[in-house]
Amino acid sequence: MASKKPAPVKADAPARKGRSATSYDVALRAGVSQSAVSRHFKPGASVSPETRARVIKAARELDYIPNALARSLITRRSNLVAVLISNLTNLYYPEVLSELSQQFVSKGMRILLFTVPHEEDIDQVVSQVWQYQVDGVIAATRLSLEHIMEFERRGIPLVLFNRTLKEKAVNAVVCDQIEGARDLVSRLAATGHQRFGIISGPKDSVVGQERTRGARARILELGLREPLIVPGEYDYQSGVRGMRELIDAKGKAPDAIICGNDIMAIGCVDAARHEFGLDVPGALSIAGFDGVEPATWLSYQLTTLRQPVQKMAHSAVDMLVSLIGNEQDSPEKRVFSAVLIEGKTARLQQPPQ
Amino acid sequence: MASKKPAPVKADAPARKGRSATSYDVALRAGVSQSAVSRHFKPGASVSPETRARVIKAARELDYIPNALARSLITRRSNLVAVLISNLTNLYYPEVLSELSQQFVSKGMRILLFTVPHEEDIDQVVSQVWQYQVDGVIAATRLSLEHIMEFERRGIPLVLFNRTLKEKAVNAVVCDQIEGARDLVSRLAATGHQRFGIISGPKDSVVGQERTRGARARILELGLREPLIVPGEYDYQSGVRGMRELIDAKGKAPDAIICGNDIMAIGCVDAARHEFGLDVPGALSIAGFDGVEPATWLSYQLTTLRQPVQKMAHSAVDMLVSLIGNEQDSPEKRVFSAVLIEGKTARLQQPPQ
DNA sequence: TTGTAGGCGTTATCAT
DNA sequence: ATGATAACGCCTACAA
Repeated sequence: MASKKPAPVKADAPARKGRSATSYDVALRAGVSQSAVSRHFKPGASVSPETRARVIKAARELDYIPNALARSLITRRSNLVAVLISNLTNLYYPEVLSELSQQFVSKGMRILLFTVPHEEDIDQVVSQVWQYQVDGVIAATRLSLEHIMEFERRGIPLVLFNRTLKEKAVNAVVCDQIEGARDLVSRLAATGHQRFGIISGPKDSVVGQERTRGARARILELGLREPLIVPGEYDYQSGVRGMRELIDAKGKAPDAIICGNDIMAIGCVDAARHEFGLDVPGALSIAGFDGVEPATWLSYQLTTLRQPVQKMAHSAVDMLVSLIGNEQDSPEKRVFSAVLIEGKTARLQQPPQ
Repeated sequence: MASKKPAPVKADAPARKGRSATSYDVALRAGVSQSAVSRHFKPGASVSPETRARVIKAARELDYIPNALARSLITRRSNLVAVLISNLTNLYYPEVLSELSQQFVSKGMRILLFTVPHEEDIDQVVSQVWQYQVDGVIAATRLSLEHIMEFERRGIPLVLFNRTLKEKAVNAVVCDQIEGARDLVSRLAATGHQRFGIISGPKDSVVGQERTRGARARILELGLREPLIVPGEYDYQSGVRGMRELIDAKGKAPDAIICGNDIMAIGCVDAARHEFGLDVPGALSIAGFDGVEPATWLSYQLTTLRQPVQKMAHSAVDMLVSLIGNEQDSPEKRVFSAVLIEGKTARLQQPPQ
């Protein structure tokens, strides 16, 4: 029988069966010390060409790859970033995630993905985040004040994406929804729209509420009548239902409908055209927010306020990375402006006299 | 002014400044050994109610959370799963990712996300995967034989999602594209379609090629004329361009167009209707693959072959998890059938005599 | 430039 | 049931 104590490693081959080679194995094979191997993988380390060559050779022969987990343990940097995202079926988020991903790879960081299907689950999710010693967090989810405080307490840099907190200043990259919504209303009012309807986002969506609030405020400012507001859940069916409700509501039907996001706007357009036979934008103007891809499709060519997702993602990653390096100083909020895409679902040009 | 230096740590607090509490800190505070703390967090461990109480108390007071990285180092299980995904802007993938994510959380595993924007980048991406000691990999990307062999060599369980390899049996969850494509053609032929056009997926997409091949084979089998095949890239514009090319091609225009995925089909429908004023499905039938959400929108109600994404994701996760537990035995391929959604962009019913 | 040795935070083994 | 003690694979002074 083989002795119970670990057999003296054979000169060649990675010692323990099934396991992958370690830096120690490589050192053994290259005839150098383990630290020499380690150094070799560190960028600006001092190592003679000769040793380097031997290490490279041995490493290649053994298929050696450094263990990032072990490294993180000692360096206290995991190069892992948590991305919390609500609802990937939301169409807006995949774009965000995709951009974030690209940016992070270019910084040499890996994404630990946490999807939050239901708001209730957020607690559980957040508690999972700590365990993996992520260097930072980007959250595109609703986050409670307590959670944010906890991040701060644990010293984990956090950047909110398209979210802010009323109660507390916090690092965030956002798009000015109110400004956008006001512009939109102004433009619509300038071309004669008078009766506004709004299909709003869910109550717990700050972004959605801002869009609604901004639009409503401007409507009233302009002396137009109180808009009819019906609730939605950011999905296509909400747009369809919203349209029905606005039509069914007593009083004259609106001549302009502002939807909390593009998908609802698309549902709204479809319902208007296919269910009610309305001419959009002839009889009714409809606009959305986000600027997702389907909004550009020929069937819609939606009038919408496009968020500069790419810029925002870039900015968020930059912010997080610089936060990770340095001490946390005062929170910063980067605000981007939405861009009005005129599209063809709203009358925004003066009719020729 | 408040002093700049961090206040001297209280006797209680975790010792080293800025660092989070370790099991050792908890042990100290609870007056037990470090291993007792470790045991406490292990499910079926033997620990007296009294010590347990003290550990819980101390842990809570110190905000202690176990370090998953350190744990993984010794247990050789990271509970990390790599998900390789091509192109999140593809609309089909976010659905997949979303489902995978849900399933993995329920198994207590975390997702390390790797997006592969360009096929060329795959090498770099794959090499990143190893470092983090993931327990397994789900790949919804094109993967070369070498890569797959490398996974095998390193003993990392791999499940391909909607992909297979001709050269080698490999664990995979797929949807039978050929069967689906054949069915679709049969149905179309049964209602009198004779001249087929195909807008195919990109050359390097196995799924796309299968769809095209399956359709073409059945078309020829039925004695119909060789279909006109134009290439596409799975995006909306490809559908639009494809439509144009099919119209421009010499010979009579097709009366049925099969597109490599829904998004191209949508582009194709839009081009047909808005650019060429064609009646779809009256003058021209158009069908796609995948069953993504926009396909259901009122403007389209696309005829399509829906992939059972949820079932497939569920199955893939199950497969991977059981692979992780046990030794790798012979590769398994799980094949699902697509479901034909009749929709309203193709004539699939016999006109009433 | 190179090697030795200690430590990162945890789990596992083995006495007690 | 509990506590030493040895890994796990790596990085990093420090000494040579």
